[in-house]
Amino acid sequence: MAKRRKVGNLMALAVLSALVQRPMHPYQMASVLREHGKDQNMKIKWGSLYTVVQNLEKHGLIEATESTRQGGRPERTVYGITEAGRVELTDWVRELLATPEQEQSRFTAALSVMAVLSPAESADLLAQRLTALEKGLAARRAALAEAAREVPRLFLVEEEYELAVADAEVGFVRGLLGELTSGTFPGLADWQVFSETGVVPPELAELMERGLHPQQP
Amino acid sequence: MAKRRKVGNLMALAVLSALVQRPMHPYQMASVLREHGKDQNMKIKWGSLYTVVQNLEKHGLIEATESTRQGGRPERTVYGITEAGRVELTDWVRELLATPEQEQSRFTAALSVMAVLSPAESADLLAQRLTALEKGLAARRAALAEAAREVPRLFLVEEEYELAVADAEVGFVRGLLGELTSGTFPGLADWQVFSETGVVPPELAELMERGLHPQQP
DNA sequence: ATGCGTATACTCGGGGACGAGTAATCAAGA
DNA sequence: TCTTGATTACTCGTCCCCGAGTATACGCAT
Repeated sequence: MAKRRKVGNLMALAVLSALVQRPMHPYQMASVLREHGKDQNMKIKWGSLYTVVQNLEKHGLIEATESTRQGGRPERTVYGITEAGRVELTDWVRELLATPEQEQSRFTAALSVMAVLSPAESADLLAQRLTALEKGLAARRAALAEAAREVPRLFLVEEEYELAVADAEVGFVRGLLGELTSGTFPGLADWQVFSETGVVPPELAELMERGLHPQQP
Repeated sequence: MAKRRKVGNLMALAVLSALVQRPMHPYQMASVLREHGKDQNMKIKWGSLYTVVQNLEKHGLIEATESTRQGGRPERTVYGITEAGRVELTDWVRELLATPEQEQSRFTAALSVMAVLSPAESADLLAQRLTALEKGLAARRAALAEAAREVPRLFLVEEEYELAVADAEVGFVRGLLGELTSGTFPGLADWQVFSETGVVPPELAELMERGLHPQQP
């Protein structure tokens, strides 16, 4: 598992999720991501963006749909997501949601594009993650307790930290999963409708346009 | 702040901390790190190790002390840390401890080499981190609450996750700091002695040799 | 003694990440 | 109207990461 992706950079995930909404040219992607507050969690590196877009195209996950040039500006190529790209996106999110990893930024990324899956599947994957997480946590706790009998705290402090963070993740996932399965998660109905029919609820449609996460000055 | 290091890879930090104990050749460093359980937190990439060692040497943070060849084996170059290397190590740890960053693996790395600083300085730096952490957390919480009035939970879930993790970090740092300042941290006296005189307490010395963190089979 | 697996000890080359640079457009103030 | 600064929209080159490959030595079983 943890299949190697054709394009491994997490920015590729963000790009794919942006292109699901509508075709864009690279700079536009960056603006959209910035508006969605993605620049907080995942710094936008300009150099990487264009490399990533290029690689996504090379692997057929996105394709150039038109290439307009206005004025003396450099030409702008608009990219759209392909069917293969959609498959890659959902498959990737599934993996990131279900399997815990050391880098927590991968889970953050997964959560930020969870909407491309159905609520039911998300809940299912989160349950898998929770199980794996709990198992791993128990094992690490046991190993730490074992080591603590010989090794002074000073040299185990980093493992304690990781366990504390892992514990918080377990708590978060459990809470989120609870809300999803009990149906108390706000907006669950809209999400459900969207995932079945692709219809964006009206009050959301207008948000999409002007961007979530207004800039704080 | 967050000065750019000559060698930015976190493995460089691990290498420096290994060489503080005694000079080694690269493969030995990897073994030592593996024995210390560093391979759990920070995967050892073979390719990187040699690049990192090379770069450290280039920048004068370590230096080749001898180069033995036995049998038909490829020649092994033994490296020792330089004075500049020591300075870089402590300075780097200071920065990593005091300033919170998005990548939690950096703090893990910092904690794992915290022993190169004195307990008092560590406590001081942790206090700085705590302050920064709390300030940032409050700001992010406020921003989230603000955004939640317009944007559905579904698109804020990743920020909730990050806040949960950040909260756990605050708790951990506060706890650790408490133990350090109140003097209840086990082994504090030994650590104090070591940082003042460089003397390793006898029961530790023998641990050093055969490696902390026994392998679990 | 001979093969085979495993540990030791690296090397190398492709590819990706990313900062700094570039260059045109546009709005607004002096 | 001229300049200045911000915004748009990239390009380029360097540095660095890292997986896969290589090659020898050693122990152990047959």
